[in-house]
Amino acid sequence: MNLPDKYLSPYDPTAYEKDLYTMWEESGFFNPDNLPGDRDETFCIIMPPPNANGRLHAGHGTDMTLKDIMTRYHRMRGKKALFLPGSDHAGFETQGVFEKKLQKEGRSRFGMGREELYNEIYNFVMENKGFMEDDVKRLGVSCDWSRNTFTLQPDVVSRVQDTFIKMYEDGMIYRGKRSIHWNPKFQTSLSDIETKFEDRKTPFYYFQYGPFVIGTVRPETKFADKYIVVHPDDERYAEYDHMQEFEVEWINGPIKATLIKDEVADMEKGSGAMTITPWHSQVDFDLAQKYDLPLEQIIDWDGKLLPVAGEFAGTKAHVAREAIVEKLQEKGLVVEVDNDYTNAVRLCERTGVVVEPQIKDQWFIKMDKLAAMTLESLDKGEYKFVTERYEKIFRHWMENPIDWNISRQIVWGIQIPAWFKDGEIKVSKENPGEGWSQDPDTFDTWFSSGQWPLMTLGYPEGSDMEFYPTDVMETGADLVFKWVPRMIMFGLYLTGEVPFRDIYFHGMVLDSKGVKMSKSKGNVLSPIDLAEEFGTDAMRMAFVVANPPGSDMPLSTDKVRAYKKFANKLWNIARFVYSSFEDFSYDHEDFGNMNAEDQLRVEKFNDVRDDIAKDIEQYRPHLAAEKLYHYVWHEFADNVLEASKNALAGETSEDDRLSKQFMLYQILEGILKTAHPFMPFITEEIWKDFPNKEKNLLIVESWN
RNA sequence: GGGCGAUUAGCUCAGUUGGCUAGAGCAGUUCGUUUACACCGAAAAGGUCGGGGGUUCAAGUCCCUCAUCGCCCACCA
Repeated sequence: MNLPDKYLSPYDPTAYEKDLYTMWEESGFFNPDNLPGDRDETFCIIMPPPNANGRLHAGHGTDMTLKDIMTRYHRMRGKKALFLPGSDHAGFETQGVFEKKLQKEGRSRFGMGREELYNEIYNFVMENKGFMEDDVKRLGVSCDWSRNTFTLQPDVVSRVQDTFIKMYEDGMIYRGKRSIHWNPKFQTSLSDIETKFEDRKTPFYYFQYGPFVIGTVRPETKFADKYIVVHPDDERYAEYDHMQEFEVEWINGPIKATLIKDEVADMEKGSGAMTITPWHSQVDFDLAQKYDLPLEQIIDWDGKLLPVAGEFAGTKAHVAREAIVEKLQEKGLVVEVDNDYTNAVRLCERTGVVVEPQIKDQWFIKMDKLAAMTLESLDKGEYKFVTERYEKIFRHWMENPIDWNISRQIVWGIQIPAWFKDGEIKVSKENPGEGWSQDPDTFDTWFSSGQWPLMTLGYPEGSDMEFYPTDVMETGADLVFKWVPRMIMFGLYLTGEVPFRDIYFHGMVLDSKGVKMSKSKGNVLSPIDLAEEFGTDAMRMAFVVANPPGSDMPLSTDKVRAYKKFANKLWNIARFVYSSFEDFSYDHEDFGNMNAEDQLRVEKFNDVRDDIAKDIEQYRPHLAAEKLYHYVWHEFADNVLEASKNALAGETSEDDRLSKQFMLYQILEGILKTAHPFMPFITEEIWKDFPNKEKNLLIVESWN
């Protein structure tokens, strides 16, 4: 063969990558139904649906790369390999993003009809979804676009609603007044795990409340507090009886208060006495349920004080705090103020808004049985965690399940198939008749994404269910509670089988100094920019090397640059080998003959290749990639090629020269195949020129 | 308050079941453009693997302990 001209200049990724991706797409090989040969064994990974509200970030880059490596590997191993893409409507988060956009435009969702708002968000998301999919392609991901799924497409919506109906009929779902986390700014409830705590320095007040001194950080909720709680063993209050009543001078005049003795009171804390506000505190709510106490709302849904607050009514609760304290001060009821107190304030994880506990009717899923099922399955070994320490965290969480609030007061999502009429409830997809109106609430996003493996594979009756259970769930460790347990629960509940066998968590991508990437810090690396500057293959290598499962990984442009050099090294290896193949021919009578030394070189490579295969199969892609790098550069290029130069130049014997040719032929073929899952573009490009008699696209070549 | 993890070259990190003469990138030293590659090569330099103790023929790797840092969970009035 003659050396193709393209090897005369350094490898330029941008010149090849786009065409190569198009070539793969047109080949149809991303679709497992089109793969050549008999493939009995399936391999399936479901893409954790990126939120359709923005571009891909470095975390997605790692995520997609790791999954694509596995998919490409198993495809080359002769499996019916499916990497199934999709995107998530990401309900609350997307609506938040969209509302910010409205705000910038000087608009607001208030005053927009439900349908109008939904449609606007829909268009916004569809546009982003397109960008996002372009990004995924840019990363060389070999997923089957013909199976692309979106969580709000009609058939998914319908099937997700079916699950709700089934669970309702099975008694797994109830509607109940519960203390919920309310986001007053975005007007929706949140589940526990959508909130986070932040330590804030807040004055801690001690007030005189009849004969008691009570402590609080939230005076603004105390207007209607009529119950004092102390610990039954607290000797300071031994003289008082459970349910004893008192006349108390309080914020807006005298009230009648009742003492409750219950173990929830902490004797160590402050005076050991507290008053309760059941409407605006979960603990207090539980206590109120226990003693059947009345519930009274103090703060409205917008965060303003209600008429019970008297002169303070209509004021934002947190704003009124100081004025209330001042009034109490005037009345001589302030005993002490501790200005050094640190309080854990509960915030909305996504928006940072301080959540207000409120009482509201919501839909809940009973978690006890589902959690038990999930743990039992884990005990039986039906699924396992690649990084064991996550199993501990997971277990702990599953052992203490909290009922899951699945209703959200937002428009962007799957509407709950429940209907109300005069206090009656019917659950169905269709309108039950005259006078019924559908619950305006939508499902928590995780209710639908929890069913993602099922929905994408066409549960209940789709033919793709042959891919279920899938092989591995590879995702970010932050989803250990949010997503993973829910998929397992839904899988077990609906099909009796887990949705995946192995759970592989990758860590967060950090910047070069180990700091979390964030837009506000300006340290974000976009995978698309990296791919443009250094090439996708280089970026993929940088995402994988030294990135063991379960720990965070710092990423720098230097690291990506290093693998760009590696790509060029590979390019030049091909240049050298091909240029020594001038007279290479299959028909040569000595084709296939190697001397012992060269035989050994091939065997050494085969060992490395097998080692890499083992690493991929056992979820050590970081070691696999490093071994590949090391072998190609420091063994093949530095030693094997160097040792071949004399012979190839004809300075030894003709036998030796032919032996070297065949040895290089063998090893280069192996290197291209081994490297392909990691660096799909450059390997496929070099493979085009490989002097093989009969060959497929590298993407469907056999691994060994 | 409970749980988990980290501590390895100047910097950022790998090191799978104990077998290591402890590796990679970047930074830095010296030399080299003889046709695969300057997006390069060669040669060196850099580490008592956080401290202390233990198990073992053998410990960066397992156990105990201390120190520092980080993450997660929790109904901290």
